[in-house]
Amino acid sequence: MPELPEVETIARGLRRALVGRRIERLSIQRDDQLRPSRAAFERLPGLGVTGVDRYGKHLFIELDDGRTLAVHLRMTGQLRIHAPADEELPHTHLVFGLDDGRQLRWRDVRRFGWLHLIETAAVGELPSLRGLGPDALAVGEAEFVARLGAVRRAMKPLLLAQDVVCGLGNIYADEVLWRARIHPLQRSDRLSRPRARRLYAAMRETLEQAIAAGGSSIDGEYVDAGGAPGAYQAEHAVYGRAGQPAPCCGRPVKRLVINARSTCYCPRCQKKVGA
DNA sequence: GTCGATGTTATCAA
DNA sequence: TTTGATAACATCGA
Repeated sequence: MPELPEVETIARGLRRALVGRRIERLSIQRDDQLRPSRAAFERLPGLGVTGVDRYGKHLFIELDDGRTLAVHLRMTGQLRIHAPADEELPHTHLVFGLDDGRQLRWRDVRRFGWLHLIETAAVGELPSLRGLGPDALAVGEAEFVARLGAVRRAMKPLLLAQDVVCGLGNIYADEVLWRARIHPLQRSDRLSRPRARRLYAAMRETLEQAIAAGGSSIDGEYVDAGGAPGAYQAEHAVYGRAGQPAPCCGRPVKRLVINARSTCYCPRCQKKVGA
């Protein structure tokens, strides 16, 4: 569920709440998502938080002993700041006690997510970071266009694969392609330079607007570090709107399944080009 | 009981 | 070699 805008929103909330704080306690209810070991986490109390960063869909909580807690939320992971009296929701697996009396809680219904404690200097060696392209909000236009032209792939799988740019998931891949008026099966190497530049602009605009709205919450799954849902789902043009009129022309949004991923687009305004 | 879900990865096929 | 298709991970809810 969480893609770049949601992870960025969480990162901002965590930065506000955690930087300068010290971890005083850690209660581990379930340890199968902890890497490299449960024992490494048991030694966290006493450490301070010096920073919070994001790369693609990865979160990094930097600690004052030269290590970083790298986190991937995958489908249903949540990091939230709580008062100790707050009711503990089901599937809460970790509770960090902070020196301001508050708590950082990790929940993950499906448990696809993970937390990896690693030397900060070695973060780049994490298996899930290797092979990742530049962050979708940090990459420049020239590099983006060059990377698109360097492969010959369908745009939707390309945007989902994280190796050309990282941070987009199923929601924003569909929304970005709609904004750029590009067909999800358009081959990347057959995009004209103007269209590739339009895609870059659409990607930036979509992600920036989604962040400004606090991300997208579908079925109440995603909430930010304070527990608040996002508002961007109300702005979705095509994602999850199969059969409903597309905002561009009023034609019904069409749904395709690509690599077992649902894909929504406007059949009239998003045409394949370049034969 | 069946199906699908916003992420990633291993494996196999083309 | 490159790209795509599929299943798998675990759980919930329609």
